[in-house]
Amino acid sequence: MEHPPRPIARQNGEPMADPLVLLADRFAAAFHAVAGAPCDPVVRPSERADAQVNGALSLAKTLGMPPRDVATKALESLGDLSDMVESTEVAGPGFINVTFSASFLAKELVAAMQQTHLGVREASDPHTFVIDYSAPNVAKEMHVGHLRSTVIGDALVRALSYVGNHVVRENHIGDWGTPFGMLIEHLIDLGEENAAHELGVGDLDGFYKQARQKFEESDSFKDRARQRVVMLQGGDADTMRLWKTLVLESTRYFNKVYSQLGVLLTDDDLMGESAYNDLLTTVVDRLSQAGVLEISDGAEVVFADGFTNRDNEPLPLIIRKGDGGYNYATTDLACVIDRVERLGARSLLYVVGAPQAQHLQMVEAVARKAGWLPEGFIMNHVSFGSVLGADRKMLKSRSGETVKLAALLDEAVERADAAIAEKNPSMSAHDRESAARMIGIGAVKYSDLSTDRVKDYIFDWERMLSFDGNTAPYLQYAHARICSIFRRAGVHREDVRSVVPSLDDPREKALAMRLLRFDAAVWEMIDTLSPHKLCTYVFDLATDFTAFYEHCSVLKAETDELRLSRLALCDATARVVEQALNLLGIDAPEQM
RNA sequence: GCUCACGUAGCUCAGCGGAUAGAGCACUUGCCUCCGGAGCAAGGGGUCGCAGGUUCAAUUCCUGCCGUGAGCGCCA
Repeated sequence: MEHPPRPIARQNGEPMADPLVLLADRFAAAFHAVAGAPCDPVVRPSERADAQVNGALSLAKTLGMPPRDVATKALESLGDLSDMVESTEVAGPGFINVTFSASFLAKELVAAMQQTHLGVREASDPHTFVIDYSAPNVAKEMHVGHLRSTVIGDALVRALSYVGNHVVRENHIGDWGTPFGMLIEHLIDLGEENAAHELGVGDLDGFYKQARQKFEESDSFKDRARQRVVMLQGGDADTMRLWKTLVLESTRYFNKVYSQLGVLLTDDDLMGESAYNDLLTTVVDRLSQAGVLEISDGAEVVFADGFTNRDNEPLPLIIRKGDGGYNYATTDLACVIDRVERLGARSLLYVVGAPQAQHLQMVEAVARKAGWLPEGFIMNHVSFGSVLGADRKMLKSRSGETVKLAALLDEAVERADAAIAEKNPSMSAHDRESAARMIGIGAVKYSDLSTDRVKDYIFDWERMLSFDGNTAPYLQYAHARICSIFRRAGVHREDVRSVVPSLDDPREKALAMRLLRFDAAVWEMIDTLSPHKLCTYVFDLATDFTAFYEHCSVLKAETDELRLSRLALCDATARVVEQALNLLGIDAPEQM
């Protein structure tokens, strides 16, 4: 795996909604004519016009012409642009500033909004993605450490599916290994009924800690635990039954958290470590057949190029330990085989924290060395940073313990509930409860998704629940306000969808431009596997809407025609905001 | 020690090799009998960690250094 992660294959084929893409097509042809060879016209959003075309500057050197002359010649060979463009001008050292015609944008907008995907292009080469994310451990509490993986993974699943890919969710839970000896023995000590209850109500940490403590303090318990591991690995029926109890009660608890969090994961997505047990000997056999397996210090290992330990010696990936046992590298390689050969994946995404970067790189290197990853196959580490507290250290509870995810989500909903009660006292308690859930959970998810995932971010209740700034509540509010406009107008949203809006006011035009860039925003998120790109877009959209709303009366518009036109812009905005939030896994209430 | 990531306004963060580096919060000053003021407009605030290099053009790409965090053979 490379760093930074290579973008997944660019899939966005034919242009559709984004006016910048349409413009780039025209200019590509023009520059081709001027340069005599294909070249990128470098079309970008502009602060000085609707778009700027920068291709002339890079071309000037190779053509030996002043850049402004190149720009002028490109404009000359462009032909008639009047169907989409109002004006062009050569500016500065050789930029071409382009202003779109309002009628073109209005026509494009109506066309985009009549599509089910609001103008977002389908993948031109849809295929199977396997996304590995969330991955809590059985008999251990889900904590903030699982938040990012779960939330980012969920957003990527939604976006990749939206454009037409087949996406397989894989929740690689930690349900196997030596700790299960002690956990099962502790289960027996407690009595199955009691233990199941304790796990079922979510006191997983207590259970795990008690087992751990006994393991460390009692030699006889330690012996029992070790024997139990052997029985587990041997498939002893009674042991397996006890193990299944642990897994079942834990996953039942995970599902409660997932439901609270509003992510797509279900029991069908569970693919724990234990699921690959039968493949582990296959991994060893196939590595051996491929001639890459070596013995080192009594362990069976593979040396991949470019990895060294702290003494600058080659660093192996250990496939089989000296005692004959397997470890997580073996399981991860089994996953690769399973996902490529059984699931037919062409892209593997691992939504896993940054500290695992080297491990995943080694797994990929070994899989490639063994020939398990076909040409063009993409294995990508969707790395992310840590959640920090106000002290810039890993987020901890007041008592210094890891923060339980369930408790954190409860607090989010409580805080949102209080905020709504204060700001909208007329709302019924029942309505408020539903809105508080959407807002509280949305705030937590959005604060996680809205900054570059590779960086650490600081968890701050005040900021994420603020109704100002780049937050979920601000976006949700923009959506709710539009819903309110339609309630007051007494107009059905669907009834304005064939209205071609007039875009005479600059805010109307800016809003329409932004709406048409939804396509580009979704694809930027997919191409870079970065949900924050879409967050930035929705925030910009909400900002543009607010400016429009402030300066362009909707319900009090001068004419009925203008009123309908602006209602159409409102409807389009609400749909794009709602859809964008949905791709991020965030609900948009109609009232709040 | 080696490797990787990060370092942009007081704070939290955007920034796709392109023009005078942006936003939110906070701060200052205005506006408004306002469709949900959870507003709008304007202003102050930056040697983009430091130093080189590539380029017509570098916050963006490359190298080195400094700072912070993480990882570095039988845990997962």
